[in-house]
Amino acid sequence: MTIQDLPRHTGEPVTVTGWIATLRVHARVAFIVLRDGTGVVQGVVVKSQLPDDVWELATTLTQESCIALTGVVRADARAPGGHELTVNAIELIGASDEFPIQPKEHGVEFLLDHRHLWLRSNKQRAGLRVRAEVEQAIHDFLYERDFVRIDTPILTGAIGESAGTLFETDYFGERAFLAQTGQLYAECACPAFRKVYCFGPTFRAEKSKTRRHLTEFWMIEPEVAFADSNDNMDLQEEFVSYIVARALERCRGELEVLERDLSMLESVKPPFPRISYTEVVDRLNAEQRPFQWGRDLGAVEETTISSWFDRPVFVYNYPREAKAFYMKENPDDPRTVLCNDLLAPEGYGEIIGGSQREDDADRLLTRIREEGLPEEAYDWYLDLRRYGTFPHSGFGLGLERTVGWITGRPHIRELVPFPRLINRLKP
RNA sequence: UCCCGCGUAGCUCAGCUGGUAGAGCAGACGGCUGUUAACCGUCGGGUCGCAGGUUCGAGUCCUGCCGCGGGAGCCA
Repeated sequence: MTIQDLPRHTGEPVTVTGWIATLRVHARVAFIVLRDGTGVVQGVVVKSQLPDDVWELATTLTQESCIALTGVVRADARAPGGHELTVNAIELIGASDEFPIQPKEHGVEFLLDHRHLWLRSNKQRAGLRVRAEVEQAIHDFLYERDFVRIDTPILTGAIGESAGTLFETDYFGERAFLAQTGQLYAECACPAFRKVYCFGPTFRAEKSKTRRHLTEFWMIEPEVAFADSNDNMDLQEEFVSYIVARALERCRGELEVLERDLSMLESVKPPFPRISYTEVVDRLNAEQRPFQWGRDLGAVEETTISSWFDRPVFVYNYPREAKAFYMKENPDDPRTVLCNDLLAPEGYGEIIGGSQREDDADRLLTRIREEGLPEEAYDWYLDLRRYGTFPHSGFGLGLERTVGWITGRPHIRELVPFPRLINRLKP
């Protein structure tokens, strides 16, 4: 029997197993709030109605001890959840030492040091459940649209957008790196399956200390053959809208625990505004926020841009110098490339970076050389342009940033079970 | 790497222009028939991040270092 099923068993004797969330022991009555992963229920232990040994055990219980409670289900408006259990037997499964995390405020460092125990807290459970639902929504959306999931390697040679921010490791005497993207491999699977995606952890050795950065984060990277940059943005807005709608549909309770303002999410429906980089620069300058064409947009500019709209916004076609080597040149303005970022509202920043890929072998090679990248490491990637090249586009969506935005949490480290931060590898 | 802020009890914090180290919570003990982070009483609990300096005297002022947080850059 799980706690979520208790309302259907009012008046019946049941046994539930779980962990003690909170505990209040009085002289003749004790209240045990039990959490079993599906919900919480308050057990009421009345001394006068029980054998001495049961009462004796009840008075010695501690927070987070694992127990089995047997009793009769009863509806009671005074109980959290509306139902409670009149206890007639208690089994101690695993006693708990003094639990470090009390039902009160704690500092960030302390909580992260105790992340393995912090996971049991209400808001942490709610956030991680939203994450799990978002992950499921991602798979469902793409599966329904005939995407094939491709698992890409985590151990790689030097590839990706730029070296220098890669975690290095030893691979039988050879230098290897932890993947910072699966995109190049996903591209290779396009001619095999037409629409593919990869979804896995990615690693960036950037020394970023902000609420939007992790050194290990999960990224979903769809890649679609015969899609141009506009098709790419169409897919992105449908995708993000689907994910948000799913969270609103199935995570109401969690979002309530997190005190999320749902009106900020309900407006997330296609179409999203689309504004070109050049238009952004013009508008910034018109608003007396001087900005020189050619520079990459910074965090300040991104916040300004997202304040112009009530939903996520696409900024497309950035200057070539500001973007990665594999992005396709814009035929209408060769200073720029066919790409887009998707900026989340409320300061959560870039949740997607996407582009149409350069499909011309010569131009791609030129770009690799311009960037000073090791040509020989990309031979297989260039092969894709030699053996039946084709127009294609794709993007990467940051899972933790997306879930951070949906849940409205102050830092994305809460939306991954065990965050890896610049100075945190434990637990 | 740079900028700003913070390090005091197990936890969260207060401690004023320098003058004998404090509170709440947690813990132990006692009390209390329905609590919602219960409440009331008693008790134990400290290398004030580390090192140096100024001073009769430093938790407090100065310098350096270490740790943490946020931000910039970079990105999802």
